[in-house]
Amino acid sequence: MLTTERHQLILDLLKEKQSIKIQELVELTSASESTIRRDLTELEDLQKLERVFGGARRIAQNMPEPSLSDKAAKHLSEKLRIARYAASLVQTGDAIFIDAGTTTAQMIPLLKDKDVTVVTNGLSHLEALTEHGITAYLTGGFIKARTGALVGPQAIQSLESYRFDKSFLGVNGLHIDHGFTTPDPEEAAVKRRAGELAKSCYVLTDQSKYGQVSFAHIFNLSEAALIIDGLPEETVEEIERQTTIKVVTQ
Amino acid sequence: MLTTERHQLILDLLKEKQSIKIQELVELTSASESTIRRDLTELEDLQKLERVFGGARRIAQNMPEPSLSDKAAKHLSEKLRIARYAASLVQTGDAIFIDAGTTTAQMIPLLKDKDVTVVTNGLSHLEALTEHGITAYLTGGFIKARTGALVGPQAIQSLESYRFDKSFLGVNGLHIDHGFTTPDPEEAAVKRRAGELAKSCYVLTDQSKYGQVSFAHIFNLSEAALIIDGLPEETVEEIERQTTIKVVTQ
DNA sequence: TACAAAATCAATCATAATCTTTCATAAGCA
DNA sequence: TGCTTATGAAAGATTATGATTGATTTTGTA
Repeated sequence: MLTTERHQLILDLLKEKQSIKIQELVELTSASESTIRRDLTELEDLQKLERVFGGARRIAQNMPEPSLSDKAAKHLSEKLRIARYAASLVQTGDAIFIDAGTTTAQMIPLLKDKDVTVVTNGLSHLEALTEHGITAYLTGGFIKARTGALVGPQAIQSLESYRFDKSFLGVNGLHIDHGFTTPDPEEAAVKRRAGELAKSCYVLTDQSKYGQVSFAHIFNLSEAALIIDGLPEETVEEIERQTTIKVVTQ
Repeated sequence: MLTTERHQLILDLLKEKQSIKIQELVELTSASESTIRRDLTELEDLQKLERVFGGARRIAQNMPEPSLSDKAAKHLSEKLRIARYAASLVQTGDAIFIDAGTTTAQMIPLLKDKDVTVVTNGLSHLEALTEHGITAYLTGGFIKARTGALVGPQAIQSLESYRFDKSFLGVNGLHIDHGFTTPDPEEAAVKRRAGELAKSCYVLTDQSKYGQVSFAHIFNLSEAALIIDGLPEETVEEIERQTTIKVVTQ
């Protein structure tokens, strides 16, 4: 049986069953347990399902969207890889700031059992945070409807109540000379302060942002560690001369 | 049976039954008592239910899905009448605080064309606020999963950034001697401060709360105007001797 | 009210099931 | 052939489960 056939079978079954056991799939496909496990892991990376102990569960598919394009899927797994590395840096008991944004959002499910305290300015993170029982505080501020981020002087004022072990920020531009940038000046201000209030500040981004310069300057490369993926090695070396960097490859 | 399947089953049952015994679940799932206990403990940690001796109980968050009962509907129209009067007090250009809660929520659509600035600590208000294009600020703070309210010192600290023309608060208890009360001390503290920071403070409640005393004291009757509905006239007169009051009848 | 019996509870332990990692083999392809 | 990818199997770690114990709470009865 072809790999893609198994994948399709699994997804079809989950359209009807809400959840399914690995053993059932082993019998249905007469593939080995290992293979089914790999299938489930891959489908989870594509956010087609959620793995649970003993099987898999249908993910909230309130989006009537068809399947993701290959490019988007690749982007997604890239974000996931970055998020996985970022989450691995978080230790039990840490107090962390998680910036609004889709890349940082991927981190949240991975923090479930770390007993962390999370502060965020991202309204869209709330559902995942409460869903996974993570202790969470929200900054105040003006609600930027488009991004669901809380910004403005009140957001920054809110931040002053906290000190973080680690801050995880998303950015739109990453440039050797111009540092980290993002389109919105108010969001940039929040990111900047969140970074300053942390012992360690990490910027999460994918390689498509390298060389880009967006409108609002956050801070320079040397003021944060960078978690990125997929850059050619000579580029990495060039950046490493100017900043602390972490690179997750493959 | 998968762990998540049991969890889902339990939650589904609680959508219809309000409470359920452990022994029932043992029979339904043919899992051991220990396992069911663990399930309930985990779901309680996620604020999905409340453990009681012998079983578990639904919490306010997961209301039963089906249409509103007649009684609840009546309750709703009562809330709506109260909200309508409250909204009629709001003038163009006002800056107001709207407390978390279902009664105050009814006000939001009625503010659409008033060009108001709203500050709220209620996460569940956000959708309506953005949908109606109302300029909104959110207080920061700890997320109380059950009510979707932001509370704690950080929430109060957030409030200090603002001054309101009017504050609209919800309460659970209303008593001649014991004033306004609500079950949660942290929410009470937020309400109190929000009231203090406004030129005028209005409390919205339905007549079922009259004579009730909840745990946490907010402030006394004389410190706010009361918007209520459906009280007998002699009761109204009795209260009017002790406080400023607005009564919306029918 | 007091007291005993029954039910329920939290904590612990051993076992079974499942998971991750690793390695070796097989299959597809230039 | 040489290279990549998919597969299955196995070892050791992790997690879920069911049974047991003694403590706690509720219930029944006087």
